[in-house]
This record gives sequence, structure tokens and C-alpha cells, in this order.
Amino acid sequence: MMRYSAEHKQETRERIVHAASRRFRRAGAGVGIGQLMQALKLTHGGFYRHFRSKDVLLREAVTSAFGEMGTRLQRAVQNAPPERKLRALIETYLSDAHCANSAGGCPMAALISEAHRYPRSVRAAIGGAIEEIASLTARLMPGTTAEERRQQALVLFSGMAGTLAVARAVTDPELRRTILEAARKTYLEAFSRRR
Amino acid sequence: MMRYSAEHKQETRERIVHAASRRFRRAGAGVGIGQLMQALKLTHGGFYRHFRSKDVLLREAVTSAFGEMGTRLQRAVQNAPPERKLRALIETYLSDAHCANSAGGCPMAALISEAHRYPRSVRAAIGGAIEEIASLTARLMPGTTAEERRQQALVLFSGMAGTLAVARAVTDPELRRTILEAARKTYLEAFSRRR
DNA sequence: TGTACATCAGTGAACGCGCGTTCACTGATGTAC
DNA sequence: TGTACATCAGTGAACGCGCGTTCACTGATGTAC
Repeated sequence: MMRYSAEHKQETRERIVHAASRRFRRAGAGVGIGQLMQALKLTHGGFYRHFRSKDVLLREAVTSAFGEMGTRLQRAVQNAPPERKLRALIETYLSDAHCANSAGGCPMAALISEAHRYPRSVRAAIGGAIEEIASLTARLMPGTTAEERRQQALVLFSGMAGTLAVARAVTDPELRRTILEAARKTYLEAFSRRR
Repeated sequence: MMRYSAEHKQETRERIVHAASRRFRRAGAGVGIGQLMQALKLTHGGFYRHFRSKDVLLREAVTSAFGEMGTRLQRAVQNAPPERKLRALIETYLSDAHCANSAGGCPMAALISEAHRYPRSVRAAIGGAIEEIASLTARLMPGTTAEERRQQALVLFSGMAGTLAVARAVTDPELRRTILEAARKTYLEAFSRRR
């Protein structure tokens, strides 16, 4: 049998979370533990040495995906000049690449409509992550108060997540492109600071 | 055994589609045929006298739900005076009632993120239904050309669907209210005809 | 009009399958002595 | 330093369960005669 170094367990745990995070986003939380472990060349039984239940994994996988997403958006915004930051945010989120990459993309777009059936603990984590992303991007939003900008961020984020999910659901590639393109334009105009 | 009148079969079929349409919207397409038929006081075996497969039912249930939704939105718009029509559309869609009623509400909001895993035939039907709703509401949108207004309708619709789904996913009722309220305000402003 | 029969919506057992979870087991290690 | 032993990540069979689908069957009817 293989040898387990001191950090080996922790490492395996992280590999499970990472794989789960990608697979849940691609195929929903219905993905089985068997498939998940098999992808890591492990057997399903070992899963419970790392997590008390699948729900715990789901919560961690979703949280990790939100973190990843936040980092990516933040980076896109940081790399843009001040007057282009909002555009960078919107064009990164609503890019064709993000649309084609659900496994590595925004967990909100990937899971919105099934999320309300998740256990409360997972939904609570999602709520927290959404608020975090909103406050992360609030400074780019129009509005005279901090609260107003936070709310604008919530609207933009949930709207873009819906748009991305709809674009993915549709079979006609032209309709998909139209939706993404129109949304980029509309959101950019609607959320630009006026005056 | 019960007697079946001439229209009885057709009627049963419609009852199955109706129940499925509500249940799929509430709990996703994972709802079983057994549960569905049981709710109608029938047994699962009889299902296949009405549908070749579950996929066929899914397609019909989703299409029916989109039709229902279109009718409801159209009615809300018709009952509003001209300068209030856009407001009526947005406030109907993003109402607390609609948020609380996923079974009887918009199938797009209920199923967006799982829809891209449906069979192609179902996804194609969804694409068609989305275009239909867009053209139904296009005349309320800003834009100088018909195509521009159609695109605006697509953006508004997919954005509101995402907003509704996010509002449902969240556990904190205050966050839910904030999202809906802010979205109503923002979308109304953003999609009002300017000038 | 009366009778024999074909029809077919609905029944319920059965199929193979994958699910989440449990558990007795394996065996390489770090540790106690 | 050398040896006995406890630890515990990972294995794989087994559990009860629900899934979509099939199929032989039931039995009230409309229809053919």
C-alpha cells in the first residue's frame, strides 16, 4: 500500500474539495461521491475519512469556488485602468470563455436554480459569499451611499449570473452570443457612474 | 376498475403535464415519475401509456410553464396604463409573491442552471420559449430598432430570472428582500425609455 | 335487442442501475520501549 | 539501535433506497355481429 506522508491527508482532502468544486459546477450537486473519488483514483469508502457527509463537502466546494471567483474578478479589476474597471468586471464575467467554462467559473451561475434545495448550511454559506463579492465590487458601482453601491453590486451580480446561465442553457450559438453581447453592453451602460 | 370516458385519456395526460410542470419548477427535473403519478393517485406504470419517456414529459412541462408565464406577464402588462407597462412587467416578475411561488412561477428562474444538462430537444424548446417571451415584451423596451428592443428584452428577462433565483437561494430574508427591491428599482430605471 | 369480443388506461411486480453511507479489513508508518 | 505495537488513510463488499423503464395482467367499455 501507498505511503501517507504527514501532510498527505490534508492534501487529499484539498484534492477532493477541488475536484468536487469543479464537478458540482459542471454537473450540479447530483454528482456522486463514487465518481468524484474515482476521478482522484481513490475509492468511495475513503471519502468518509475526510468528510462527515456529502453536504459538508458541498458547502466547502461551493465556498472554495466563490473564493476562486472573487479572486479572479478582483484580479481582472486590478489590472484595468481606473476608468475601465467596471468594464473589465463585466466583460470578464460575461465573456465567451466564462460561458464555456462552467467547471472553472462562477458557482452562482452554475448552481443558482438548484441552490434553494441545498441544506440550510450550504445556502447560508452562499448568502455570505454573495455579500462578500458584492462588497468586493461595490466601490465600482454607481450610487451616493455605500449601501446603495452594495445593492447595485448585488443586482449586477445576480443579473449577470442569470444571463450566463441562460446563455449556457440555450442550444443556438447565435442566440447565446447575442445574449452575452447585449448583456455586456446593457450592464456596462446601466452601471456606469453617471455625470 | 374505473371507467374511462372518451376524453379521459387526454385529460389524464394534461393532468400529468400540469403536475409535472409545477413539481419540476419546485424541485427540479430530478422529481421521479413515481412521485408524480402518486400525486395524481395513479401508479408509475401507467405513465408510459401517455409519454414515450420522461424527457418528452419534461419538454412538454417546460413548454407549458413558459406559456403560462407568458400569459401572466402579458395580462399584467395589458392591465396597466401605457406609461406603467414596463413597471408592471418588472414588478410582477420580481414580486415577493413570484419569489415565494416557484412551483407556479417562471420556469426559467426555477430551472436555469440545470437546464444546460437537459436533452437537446428540451433545451431547444427553452430557447424558443425565451425568444417568444422576448418578442412578447420587446415593444416595452428602449432601443431604436426592433432588434435592439428584442435584445434588451433578452437581457432584462435573463437578468430578472437570475435575480429571482438568487433571492430564492439565499436564507436571510432581509437579504432576499434587499435583492428584489434593489433589482426592481435598478431594472426599471435602466430599461425606461430615455428622453 | 342481446351477446361475444377487441381495446386499452391503469396496475404492480420486476429489471438493472447508481446513490449515500457503513464497516471489517489492510498494511505502511511513527512511536514506545 | 532494534523490536513490538498502535494508528489511520484507503479498500471494497454490503446496506437500503429510489430511479426510469418494461411487461403480463385486469376489467369496463364500445363495437361487431
